[in-house]
Amino acid sequence: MPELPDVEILRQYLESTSLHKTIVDVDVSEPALVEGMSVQEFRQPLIHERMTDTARHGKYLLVNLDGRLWMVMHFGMTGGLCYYRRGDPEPSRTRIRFSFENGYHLAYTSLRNLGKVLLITSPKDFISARQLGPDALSQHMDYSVFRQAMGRKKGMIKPALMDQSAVSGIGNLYSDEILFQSGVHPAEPIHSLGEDRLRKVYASMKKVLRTAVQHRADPSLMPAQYLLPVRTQGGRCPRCRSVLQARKISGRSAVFCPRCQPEPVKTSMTPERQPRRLT
DNA sequence: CCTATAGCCTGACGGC
DNA sequence: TGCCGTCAGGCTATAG
Repeated sequence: MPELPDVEILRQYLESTSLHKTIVDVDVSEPALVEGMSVQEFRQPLIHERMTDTARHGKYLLVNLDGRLWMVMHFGMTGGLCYYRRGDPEPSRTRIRFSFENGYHLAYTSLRNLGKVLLITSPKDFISARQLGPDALSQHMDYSVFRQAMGRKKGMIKPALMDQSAVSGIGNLYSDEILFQSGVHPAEPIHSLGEDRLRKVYASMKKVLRTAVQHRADPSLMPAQYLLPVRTQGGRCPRCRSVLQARKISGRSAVFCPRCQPEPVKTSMTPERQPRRLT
C-alpha cells in the first residue's frame, strides 16, 4: 500500500484526526519498529506533547510535536493508521498505540513489521542523511531536476523511478502505472528513451500521482484507462484489451501491456553510436 | 562507482 | 485437511 499517494492519504488522515490532542500514553508492542533508540527513549518525549503539524517526503510521514521534535513514520509494505475510540476493538496488527486525552487512540498498524518509527529534530537533516531525492510531487521536482536525476542512472527505467535517492515516493505499483500511462516498457534502458519520451514519463509521473491522491489512493476509484484496478493475473489492458504481462524486473514484479508498451529492441550499439547521456 | 540479489517479517494462496 | 513453496505495494546490506 504505502507509496507516495497512500502516505499522503495517511498524512491527511492523521492531520484530520489526531492534531492538537495531548498524548497521554504511547504503547509499543513491536519494539523492532522503533529505529535507533529504545522504546523508552521513543515514548518518553512524546507523552504530554501534542501533534501540531504534518509533512511528507516521499514515503515518509513527518509529524511535528509542539516544539522542535518530529516523529517520522515509515510504513513498509503493509503499514497503516487507524483512529478509534477507547473501548472499541483494537485494530488488528496494532503495533504502536498513541492514546489521547480525549479518549481516542491512534494505532500504527503493520502486518509484516517492515516499517519504522523514529524521532528526529530536523526533517531537512533527516532527508539529506537518508539521501532521499526530492519528493516526486514537490515543486522542486521539475523536469530539469527529473532529467538530471534519471540521467545519472544507468539501466532500466522502472528501477530508476523506484530509486528513492533519485526521486522520492514511487514504488512498485505506481512505477508500473506511470510507465503504462507513458507507453514505455519497464525494461527500457533510460539512455535509449530520448528527450520526448522521458518528458512523457515525467508528465505521467506528476499526473498519475496527483490523480491517485485525488482518488484517495484507492485503485477501485481510479479513472478508467488506469492499470492499477486491473493489475492482476490475467488482467486486460484497459486501452487495447491485450492480456497484461507480468515479469520480474530487477527483483520486483512488473506488470505491463505488451502492445501499448512495446519491448525495447535490443541493439548492440558501439559506444560512439549510443545516445548522448542526459545531463 | 554501479547494479543485482538475498534477507528481513508475516500471512495468503495454490498445488500436491 | 495439511504441508510446502511462492509471493506480496518496503528498505538495507552485501556480492558481483
